[in-house]
Amino acid sequence: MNLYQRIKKDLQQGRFAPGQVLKQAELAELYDVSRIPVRDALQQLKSEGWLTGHGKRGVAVPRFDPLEVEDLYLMRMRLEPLLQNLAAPQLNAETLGRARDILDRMESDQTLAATEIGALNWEFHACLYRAAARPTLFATVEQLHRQCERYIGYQSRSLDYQDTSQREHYAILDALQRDDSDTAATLLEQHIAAAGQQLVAFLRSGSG
Amino acid sequence: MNLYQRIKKDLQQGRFAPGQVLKQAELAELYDVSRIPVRDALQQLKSEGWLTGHGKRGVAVPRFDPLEVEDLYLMRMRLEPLLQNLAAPQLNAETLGRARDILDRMESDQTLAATEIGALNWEFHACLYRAAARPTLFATVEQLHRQCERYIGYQSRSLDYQDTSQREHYAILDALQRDDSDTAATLLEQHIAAAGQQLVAFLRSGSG
DNA sequence: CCCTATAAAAATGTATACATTTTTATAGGG
DNA sequence: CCCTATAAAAATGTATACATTTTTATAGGG
Repeated sequence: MNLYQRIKKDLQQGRFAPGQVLKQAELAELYDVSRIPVRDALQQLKSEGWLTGHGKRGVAVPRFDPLEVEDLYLMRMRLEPLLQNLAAPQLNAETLGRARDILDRMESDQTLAATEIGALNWEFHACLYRAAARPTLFATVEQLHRQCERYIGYQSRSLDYQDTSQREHYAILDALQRDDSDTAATLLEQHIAAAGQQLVAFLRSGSG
Repeated sequence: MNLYQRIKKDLQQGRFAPGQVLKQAELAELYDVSRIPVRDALQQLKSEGWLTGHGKRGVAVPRFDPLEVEDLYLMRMRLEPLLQNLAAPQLNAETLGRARDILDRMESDQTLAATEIGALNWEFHACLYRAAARPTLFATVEQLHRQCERYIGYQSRSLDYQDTSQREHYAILDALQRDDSDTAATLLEQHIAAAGQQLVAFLRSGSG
């Protein structure tokens, strides 16, 4: 595991308090490396929203921001159905099979941690999106997803939501399998909207 | 001008051939700095599409890619009208005035270089978008714009296109000024679509 | 001749030391 | 007491030197 991944994991697990300012030297000592790799990792983490740059005043752990979540999900609502539609004509039995395998695994394995559920969730959608063979569009969608990542711990807390989400996943996949990409796109848009609303409501209700 | 800006300017001006592989040591010598700031600049340039990472094999100057342009403009068509609509209710006389000033400057000054026209063009739209006070959405739109930047040299070659583009800008601003944000959004979508088509057609016609 | 295995070379990655910039603390005037 | 000016301290930025990884060249077997 490289430094970027180690710091990100610790941010995910709440090792650093929101609002806390992190110094390069602190992190270097904490992770037992020099400041050079710390700087590289920080730049990447900033570009993914895990840290915010105070310019030349070091970096800070950002607070949870409902407006940021709203924006991220609004964008995903616009871009992901587009990408899925571009992928739809290219989907073959193998890809659809792999997507279904992922859903089945999420369904059957009750021991999955929140981050693992999040990872499989994305892998399901990404598996379909990749079939579009549109690297630029995919890269932006992936980046938006990465920016959402720091919130997903909260999302998957609600088991109730997980059930709904899974049913939506199967409905999307079924629609794609019967070549009904319009329905699949609509379902996907609603799926993203629901996830966003659930998350924003949770954050606004205090726990942010 | 910092290293990032210097390298970017040289990439814009075609100092490095598409496909060419750049070594850290080469660039360090060329710009008379050590490899440390080169590494920082490269990471940023990669994230904006000015360079592509061969993983651990150094970076390469990307070739012009019509599919990339298509994706970028498709995304902008989806996101920018959304952002402009969020901004519309917040627009006041001062902001609208500043936007009009920018257009007038583009109109009157015939000595502007291609990159300067590109910069003003963005400044016009950004000036309106900022009124929405949606930093996350704005940041993504800005990033998409930055990724388009390496193509704009080609766009503004056609003077014919510049005229059309300017008329569209005024039409959008007029619609916003009379509180007709729906029309403004539609015009903006068409404006982006036209720019994208013009650019893709140009690239496919050989000169990429 | 082609293919794999090994050695040499080149490139990237990182630690340490120093330079520069930014922030904080201190002193003095009003 | 507050405010600005200066000095000290702390932080970031960068050069050099070394470590590690990756790529290329070379040798030998089939």
